[in-house]
Amino acid sequence: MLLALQRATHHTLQALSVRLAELQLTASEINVLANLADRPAPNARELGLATGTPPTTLTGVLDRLERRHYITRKLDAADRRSFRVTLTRSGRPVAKRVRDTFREFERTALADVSDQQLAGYQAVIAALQEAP
Amino acid sequence: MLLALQRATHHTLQALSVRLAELQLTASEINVLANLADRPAPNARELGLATGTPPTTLTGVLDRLERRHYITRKLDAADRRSFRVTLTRSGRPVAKRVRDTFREFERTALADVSDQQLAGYQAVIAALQEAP
DNA sequence: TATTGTTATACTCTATAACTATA
DNA sequence: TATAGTTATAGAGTATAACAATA
Repeated sequence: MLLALQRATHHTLQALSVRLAELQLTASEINVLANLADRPAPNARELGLATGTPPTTLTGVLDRLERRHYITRKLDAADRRSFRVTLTRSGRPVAKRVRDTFREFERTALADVSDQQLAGYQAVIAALQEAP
Repeated sequence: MLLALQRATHHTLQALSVRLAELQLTASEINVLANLADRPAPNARELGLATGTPPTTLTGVLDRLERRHYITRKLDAADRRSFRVTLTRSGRPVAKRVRDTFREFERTALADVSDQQLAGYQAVIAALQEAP
């Protein structure tokens, strides 16, 4: 049961990175971009929580995305310990492409899954996540 | 949906490694041991498929488990390119402990999940895994 | 004092490619 | 020729601990 969960996750990440191969992104970079496409200017802490990326990993991910001019770090005037991560003009279409690929994968993979099955899936995922 | 899947997987691995902290095992080592507890003497290929561990990773995992005398590699007389991975006398209780921890986690985490929900979960996991 | 984010360190995971031994 | 497993290499992920700047 748990092994199947891990295999499904691994397979999903694999399938996405194949679809996005020309973009040359790692799984973490893909996650961050998918998140940014739907969320306006989070700080690093919020982004880490949303994507499940620990701080030390996130620093490296953001460094690489910044080096490629997909994002910028903008100092937060309201709390100058932190910064807001924003997509650049050239990063925006990349993030959209990633997000659309996520959606398309979900749509086709779950074409034959009923709403009831999907609800069961979500209940189990939530239960796993809340387990101490 | 897919982000939640990844977070659940991450959280599950985390929860298991906390419960097994004294054993000082990585996630891959835990997976391999859990598998060996229920499977008699697979070869490296079978073990890699079952746990989702690629060959280059598996070599390192088996090296470490062998160094700790939890497993041995026994040349397969029927196909001398490969070997059978077997638990040693001291590895057996460790593998059992890992497997029991898996089961206990599942039992408590899913205590309030219905059979129908679980069936839905399994259908979705299978669909994700079969997606091209 | 506590929090945000970075750095340093050390180890693990992973893809790729080249390799040996065996089939 | 094909397959099982290893090695080398290089990059990425991660835990831990220490740190600077700010709250």
